[in-house]
Amino acid sequence: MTGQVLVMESARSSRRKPESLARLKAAARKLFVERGYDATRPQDIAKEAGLGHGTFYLHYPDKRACFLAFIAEARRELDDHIQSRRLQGAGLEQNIAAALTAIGDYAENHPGVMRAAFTDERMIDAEGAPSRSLLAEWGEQWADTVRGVAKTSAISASYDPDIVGQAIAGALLQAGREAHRSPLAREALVKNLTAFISRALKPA
Amino acid sequence: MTGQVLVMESARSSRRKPESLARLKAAARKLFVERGYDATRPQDIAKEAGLGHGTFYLHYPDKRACFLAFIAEARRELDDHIQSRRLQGAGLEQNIAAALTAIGDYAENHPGVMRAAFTDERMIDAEGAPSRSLLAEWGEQWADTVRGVAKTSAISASYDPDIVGQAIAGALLQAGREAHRSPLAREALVKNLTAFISRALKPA
Amino acid sequence: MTGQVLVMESARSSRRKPESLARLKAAARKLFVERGYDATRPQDIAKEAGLGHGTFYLHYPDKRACFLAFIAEARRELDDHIQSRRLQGAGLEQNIAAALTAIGDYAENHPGVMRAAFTDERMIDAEGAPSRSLLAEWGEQWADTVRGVAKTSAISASYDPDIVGQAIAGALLQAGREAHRSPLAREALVKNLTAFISRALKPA
Amino acid sequence: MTGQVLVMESARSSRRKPESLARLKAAARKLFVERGYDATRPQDIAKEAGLGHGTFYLHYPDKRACFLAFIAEARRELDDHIQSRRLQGAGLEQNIAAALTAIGDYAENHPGVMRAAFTDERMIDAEGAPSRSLLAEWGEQWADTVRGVAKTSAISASYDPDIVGQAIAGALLQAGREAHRSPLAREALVKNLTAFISRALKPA
DNA sequence: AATGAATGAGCCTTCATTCAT
DNA sequence: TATGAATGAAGGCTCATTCAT
Repeated sequence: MTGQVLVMESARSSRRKPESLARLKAAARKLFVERGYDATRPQDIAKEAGLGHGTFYLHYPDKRACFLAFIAEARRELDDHIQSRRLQGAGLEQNIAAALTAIGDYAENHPGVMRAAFTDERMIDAEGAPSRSLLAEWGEQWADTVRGVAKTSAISASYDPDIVGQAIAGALLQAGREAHRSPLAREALVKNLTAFISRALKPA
Repeated sequence: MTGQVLVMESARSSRRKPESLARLKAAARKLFVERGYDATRPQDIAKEAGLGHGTFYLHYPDKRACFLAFIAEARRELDDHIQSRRLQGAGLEQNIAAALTAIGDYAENHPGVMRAAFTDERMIDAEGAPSRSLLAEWGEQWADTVRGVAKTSAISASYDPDIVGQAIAGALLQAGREAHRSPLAREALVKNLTAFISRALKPA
Repeated sequence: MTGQVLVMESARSSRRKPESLARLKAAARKLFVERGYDATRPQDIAKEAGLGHGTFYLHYPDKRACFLAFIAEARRELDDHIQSRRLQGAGLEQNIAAALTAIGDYAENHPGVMRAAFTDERMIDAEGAPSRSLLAEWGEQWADTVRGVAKTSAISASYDPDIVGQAIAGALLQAGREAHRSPLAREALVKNLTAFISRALKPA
Repeated sequence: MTGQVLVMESARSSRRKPESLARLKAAARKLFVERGYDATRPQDIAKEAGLGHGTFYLHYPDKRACFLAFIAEARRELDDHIQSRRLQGAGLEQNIAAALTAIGDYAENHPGVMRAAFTDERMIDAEGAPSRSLLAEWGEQWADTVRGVAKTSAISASYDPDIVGQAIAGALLQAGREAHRSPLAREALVKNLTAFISRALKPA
């Protein structure tokens, strides 16, 4: 054990502060996803990062701040992932298909992170940011999309984009969640939802 | 607080177990809704119920059991509420409208309880029931409804009812949630979603 | 369940106070022996006796008093048992054999009670009786026996009866304990100890 | 108390884990001996050691483990003490005298520790070691001694060494205990028991 | 910057005892 | 006499955070 410690020592001492933060971030993400907020102690995170407990407080003022940072990053990452697949200027159907595929990909490659990213903000705020739910944000984005398409009059004029946007976001997430659980083909998911939403929006 | 205690004095001196349980239930519901699971201590619940904290353990083996009971009851209640408004034999549109109205009513009259009823089951299981998410259950019910309507051929045959059912449940919940937040007219919500879903389902 | 309660009700209501005490005694003995002092709650005793918890305090001022009564009775019983086998006027060897047999019998028929009867009195006193250890009392009794035999000059005069009495008591108990554990023949135990002690005492 | 704290201040500020453990050990020993297991709280031990109660759990997983460690150390210490006084190759009489003296010394210098070392193992096991009673172990050692001496034919061949070994151990302990209580001369104790046991063993 | 021993507020739970019925 | 719901002091233990090194 002493040997092992010594070996790491040299490697560790060469690390600068940013490296420690990166390690803490990764460790926090891993543990928050695996065990949830309450079951994860700052000590655990530091240990997982190969650092002393005290170091945690050199980088985060407290546990909550660490969790908040994790959530924010997860949301950013998920969002980036989805945005990057968005086909600019494409039709609604293609947009839906792209979003669904992106969500599915992400969930598959980052198991557990989505659940965390959607964590009830009640745990978070407590005088922090108002912290809109990620799903609500998605809803707003879809509302914008709907508004955009509406201008081309490809959409029934009687819809309220805000309501419909939230409905689309909710439909995508929940259908995606359950599709992931059951061995439903991803393809079927995309096909069904694309049809569902585009028909719903088309003018009568 | 003293006043409250005095008022209850006569009730407490009767020492009826069922009444204590009822008061604990109400207190637990109030606090779990207001503060969430972790921030609510058995002591707080007992105090809120005007009882000593030992009494809590006369009725529940531990804190988790109390929370589970609360969740189960909240779900039952919400479900009853919605079922009771369901128009048997009515068309899809009426069903959607009825469900939305019921959800809205409930959320308005029992603020915070819905959030609790949808609590992430991760906190719950721990060897208990597999505990399907309530939303997923709703999705299944909508899947059944879709299947039922499909027989009358009022629905496009190409849909997978399971997928579509979940999508509908997700759409209703999320749209309902946000409508509740913003001062959107309930009426607009019902109108929009009814149109949205029924159009989505109609055969091409 | 109601039926069962009713059936017991009539049987129970015919009981008078003394009967309740007897039932509590028996229940206390059973549980103290099986679980020890700390792991036995007054509630458990009352339940085992088929009585309500409150009834316990009609018969004992508190838990400790109940335990003390149990210990006292166990000691009395054990002592009676041994005394009743004592051969009055018999020689030392016969006395030893009788005592050993009696101890062995008792331990076999009342498993666990001996351990309790020898319970460290530290748990007990706390301003109660000085409560001499039972073993020390036995030692004194053997001291008396030794003194008695000494008068007939069948014993080396150089012994201090108090010391030797305690030694005999200790030897008998410990040898008896271990003999009981291993499958050593009781007969061998009696034979060995009888020889051991009587030789030890005989004049040189 | 303030004074004590000041005195320790310098020692405490060094924050050396081993020292804290040593102080906890000493404190635990003191309190377990003085008050017994149940009346000693981890908090008390920590306070006695001049430490916060959290520190207790840095060194022991729980209260029981601390007690077990204490018992084990006390037994080891007592055993070492006695073994170190054992006269290798000496005759039986000298062995007995040495053992008695050692027990007496120890009991005098470590009041209360012997009682603890002989604590009923019922409190201990609970899935731990089978935890043979220390007295039974002593009995076995005396059985070995008896067997050894028997080879030189200085002992009656009709004895079962196991039985006789336990008897000797029991006799020594109980006689020692009571001698310690009453103001009997230690010398008398040694003289009496040495004579008692050696006569008992000599061939007829 | 990094460490990890130390801290103590605070949590969940138990149980001997009381008392209105 | 008997009951059992109610009580709250007390206990064991955890964990976010501090701070001397």
